[in-house]
Amino acid sequence: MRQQRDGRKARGDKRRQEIIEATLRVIERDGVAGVTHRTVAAEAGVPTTSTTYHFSSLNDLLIATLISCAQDMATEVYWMIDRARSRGSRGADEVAALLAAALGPHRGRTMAEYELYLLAARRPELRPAARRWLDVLTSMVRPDDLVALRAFLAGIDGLLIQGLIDDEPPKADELRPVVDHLLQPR
Amino acid sequence: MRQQRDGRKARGDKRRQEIIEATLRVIERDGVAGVTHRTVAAEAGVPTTSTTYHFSSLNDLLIATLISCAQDMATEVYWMIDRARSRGSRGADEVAALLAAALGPHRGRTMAEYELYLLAARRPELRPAARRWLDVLTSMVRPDDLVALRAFLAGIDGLLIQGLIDDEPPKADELRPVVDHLLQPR
DNA sequence: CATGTTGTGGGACGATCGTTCAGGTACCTT
DNA sequence: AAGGTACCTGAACGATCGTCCCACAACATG
Repeated sequence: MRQQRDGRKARGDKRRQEIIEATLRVIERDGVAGVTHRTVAAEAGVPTTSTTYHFSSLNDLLIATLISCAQDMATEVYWMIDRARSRGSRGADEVAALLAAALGPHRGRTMAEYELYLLAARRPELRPAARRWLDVLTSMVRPDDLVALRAFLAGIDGLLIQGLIDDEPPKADELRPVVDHLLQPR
Repeated sequence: MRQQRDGRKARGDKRRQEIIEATLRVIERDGVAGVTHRTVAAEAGVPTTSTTYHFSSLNDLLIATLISCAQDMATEVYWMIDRARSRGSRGADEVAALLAAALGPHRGRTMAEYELYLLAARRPELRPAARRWLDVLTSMVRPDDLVALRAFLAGIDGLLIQGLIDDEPPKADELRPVVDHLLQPR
């Protein structure tokens, strides 16, 4: 009978997920360079060999982390666009607030996302996962809006990356004019 | 007398520069993660200890490489903007062509630049160097154009980063409409 | 020529790395 | 109860890492 999951597999999957989450925390803290079997295991509170058992190599661990991360990112940006639309001409406020949050409280997470993003540039097998959130958004708009959306999303990426090397995170007020400029139709 | 440079220092500076250039080649090929004293030394054709002598730590080597890299980048983008301006409404063609080149023939170099860029996000001492090219461009425009320039530069960054995870580099023709959209005044 | 300075490079040290292995435990199937 | 499967983990291996040390050569300075 398969009504009940295999207890062993259930615990295995749970630990697997915990390892992935620990990996993301390590990347937020120390970057991709800080990801080793030992640091991840310590962060997750499991023995070192546990990470090698569940992920056949460090590469697989990074791939799994990127996929998990991209999934979250896609849904997050999806709802951001959705809320911004519902606010009509005040959509720029919504976007600027989210950018400010990504560069302030969630700065580590934002850095982690872009590091994984760049990792995908070097490893073709990671690219579909990294592209997913872009594809999700592309499917949201009418085809004739595509150029405007591409320009807008590119601007978002640029503002985030440039914001990461500011000495102190830019406030929503500083970002709003630029976001507004990016959103304005022509 | 100081008419003639110290022969020893002259050779030292030359080797120092060769090591920096070798470091950039290593980053282009294997990423920042591939930078070790040994790989850089092998790339430069010098003994391992030579890199530790000229750079007190691996960190210093990366800093020096970023500074050198940012310098080149600033001048390159400076002239791009200059040429684009001189072509008036056809400026988008110039920009799109440069982006296509950055994502095609110079893909490794572009990846290296953004990896160093992200490194600056984690190390405050690197940020002034990483920001330099942004500052140079900011000083090129009238203050009232600042928002438009910020949006444009952010869009450029976004297009480059997104182009890095495409399975094959986007052509200038595909980039031109988006660049044109970013350049259009409102 | 003597002395100090600067660059060169071979060798080695301890630390950390990814990964493997073998023995053990917990659970499911029959 | 027996056997198979899936998960767990301590110990260890060889490789590679950053860095240091020291002897030496090249050059400048007195």
